[in-house]
Amino acid sequence: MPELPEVERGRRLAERVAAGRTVVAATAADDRIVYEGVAPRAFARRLTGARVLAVQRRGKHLWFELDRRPWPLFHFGMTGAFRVPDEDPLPLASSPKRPDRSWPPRFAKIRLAFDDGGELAMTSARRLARIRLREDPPGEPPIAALGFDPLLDLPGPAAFRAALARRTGTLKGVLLDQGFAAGVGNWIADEVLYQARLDPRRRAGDLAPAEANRLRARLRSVIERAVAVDADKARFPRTWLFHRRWGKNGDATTHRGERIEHVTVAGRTTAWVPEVQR
DNA sequence: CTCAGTGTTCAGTG
DNA sequence: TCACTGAACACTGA
Repeated sequence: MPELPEVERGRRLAERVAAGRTVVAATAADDRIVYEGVAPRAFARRLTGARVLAVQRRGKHLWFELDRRPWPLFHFGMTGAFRVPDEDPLPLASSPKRPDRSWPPRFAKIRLAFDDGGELAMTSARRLARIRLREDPPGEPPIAALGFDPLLDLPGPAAFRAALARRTGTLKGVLLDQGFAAGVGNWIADEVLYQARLDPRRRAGDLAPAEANRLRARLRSVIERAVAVDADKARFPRTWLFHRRWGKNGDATTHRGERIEHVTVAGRTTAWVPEVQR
């Protein structure tokens, strides 16, 4: 479930069940891929007995502030999520199957039990998620290498235009670069470019000031709206490209009937509407 | 059976 | 050195 709004949803969920509580038990799956730079058992030992002060997010990264260091750092990868008992997981793109409420959830990589009886798990079906430890998460890689977070510190129009002007790659590629805008992923990039009426293959440095301003405004509004509805796809506005981008074999259209095309830009499948994006 | 995928990283290239 | 591109990673579900 992993672009900025989905990760922010995870942050809020984790804060709800973990903040102010003490970890009384940690169960780590024996997975040498998801755990990076720390053995699963060592990770579990570091958390056990620690009190969670807050849960923070930057871009697609989440971390816990504990009453002792190091702190745990989480990245959901393509399919990771935080889960709590008796609550449905956020469905992926357009998943027709019923939600899985089993506990512990399938593909759980860490399970935490708290002193008030609450529980939190992190899942990763495809093992592209990462769990790490850092002394000072915001001050070290990978978080220190991130660009601005559109929700936390979006630059003003002038600074945004200047940052764009320095880039030579395609708009799609620049938006996906976490060193430019942290938290933007494939669907957000496509949605923002569609609403800003910009061709994803355009060179970032070539935009006119008014075009760059449109890009910035939509970057903010799309993310703010998605976060406001807690990343619940069913509550995204009907006019969004999001709902229609996966239409079958080339017959997909926008809510206004314009044809949606798919091309590969910056190595990613890109849905766009040639009729409105220039 | 094949293949795409809401992501990141790294090797190769210009 | 910077910056971009494409392949690799690992595995599920369509």
